[in-house]
Amino acid sequence: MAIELKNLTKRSENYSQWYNELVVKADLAEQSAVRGCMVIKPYGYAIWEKMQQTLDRMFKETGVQNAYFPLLIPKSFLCREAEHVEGFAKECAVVTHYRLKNDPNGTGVVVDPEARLEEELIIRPTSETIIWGTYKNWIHSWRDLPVLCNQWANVMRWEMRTRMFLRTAEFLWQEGHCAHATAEESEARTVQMIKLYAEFARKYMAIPVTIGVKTANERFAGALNTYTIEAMMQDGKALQAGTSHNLGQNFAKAFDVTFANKDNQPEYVWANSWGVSTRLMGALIMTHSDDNGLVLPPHLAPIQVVIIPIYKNAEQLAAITDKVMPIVQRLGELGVSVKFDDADNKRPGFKFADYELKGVPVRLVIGARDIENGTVEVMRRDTLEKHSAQLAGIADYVADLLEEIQTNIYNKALTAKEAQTHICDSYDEFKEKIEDGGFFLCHWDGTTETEERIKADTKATIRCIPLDGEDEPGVCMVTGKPSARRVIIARNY
RNA sequence: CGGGGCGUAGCGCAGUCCGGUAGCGCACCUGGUUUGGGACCAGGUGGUCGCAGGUUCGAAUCCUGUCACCCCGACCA
Repeated sequence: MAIELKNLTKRSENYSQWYNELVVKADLAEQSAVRGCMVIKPYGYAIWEKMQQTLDRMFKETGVQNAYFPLLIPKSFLCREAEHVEGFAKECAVVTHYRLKNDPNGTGVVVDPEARLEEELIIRPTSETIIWGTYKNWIHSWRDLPVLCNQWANVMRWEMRTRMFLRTAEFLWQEGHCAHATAEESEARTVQMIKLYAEFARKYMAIPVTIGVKTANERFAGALNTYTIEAMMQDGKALQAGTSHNLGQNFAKAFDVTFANKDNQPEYVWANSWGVSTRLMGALIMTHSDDNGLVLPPHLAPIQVVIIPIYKNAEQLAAITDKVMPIVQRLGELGVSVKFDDADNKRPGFKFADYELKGVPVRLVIGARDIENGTVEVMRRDTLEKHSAQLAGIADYVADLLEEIQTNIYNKALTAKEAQTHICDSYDEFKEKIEDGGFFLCHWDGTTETEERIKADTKATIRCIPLDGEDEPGVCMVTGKPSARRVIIARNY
């Protein structure tokens, strides 16, 4: 069914169609011919590249280096850690053969039954097992520690239901895998990385997030503890935007990764892993966009400023271009990416709408009138406000404006998140209000049974136990049993 | 894997009930006029109707099977 972006109101029941439509129309991605997979188009990938570059820089500042490990994981590796395989077994793509042959009964090719692999290979759903199988050879002494590696890669999880960027069968991510000599060091690294993700989300993506700990139920398969950053989308649903897992010695034991300590005694290493994925693109889209399209935070926008000339003939365009070139140059000096769109096969109105759809933060328009007056029209995407500004010094003005927009869209998202965050002590009230979405700060007795009851009753789950939450004794809203502090409960993507 | 929907031109759809050899809008091409919020006029290109069988003189349409995709669940970052 055709869905016009403008006919869909955010937070309506058509929110998911609105989202899908926006992803396609803004030229970010499209459905692939392969089930559940997605083609990321150049404009969408440019945003991902900006994220990668920023994260890479932040990782390296903490001593992490990039590395690469194989796509295919021997089945026996995946099975070594019991909980891990339990968690991922149901969604693995498996390589069973290594050759095709001509179909003896007709045209085309068939899998050669004689080319069956002795041991099947799993297309990585995550790389813990292949990496710990490798680290075993890297780590022998306390002098080899810590090992701090990150990998940018694709992974595959055969999900039953997919949604572009948020849950695709194949997705791109980074996964960090660290080995430490002590439990304390590993825990410190686990927390350090979730805080790094939170900083990235807030500062660059302009997305307010809550840092917290996952309950046992929601924990990563094979981890002792999982930290998360939880974001809130405009429809009030939660989105897990990044995770950091303290793996304890589980993987070291499963893969026999030991080191000789200073007393020459063998010890298992302490592990953690952490990752963010192209799901962040989904978070970015669903947090800021409006019915005119994408709204990109200036810090991640591939094009930060677009300049559109209005002209009737070649002489007018030449006059405008003369004025524009110094602006482009100055913006370049200020580190601002700018596009001067003087293409004459599209009319200005079309360009306005198109760059709004693509979320370009600032638009400058210059026409004959402006040349006369020494002015330029400035439009900011976050508020859609237009005003006239002096041509002189416009580049520096725009550079400042970009920072203002960055701050503004963060504050807007923060206000929206706070407005949809509720303190709730009554289960009846909760069951009623959860229908409208939002985060609920509630007391919980700490048991999996209660958590599952909430999920069965309302489809909402405990998103996390906030790290910065205050100790506040109370009683569980479901069972009345004592609780030490509030947790966040919400429906999620 | 359950429940619902859908498959017809690059995209969005009508036609299916009631069988007669395929149409509309957008896009695209050509020419002209336009250009400060998604231009207009005229002409034109493009589809063996998801696939495989069956019924029929004749199938987009009826029957059987099958495969995709979308939405709602279960699963999950």
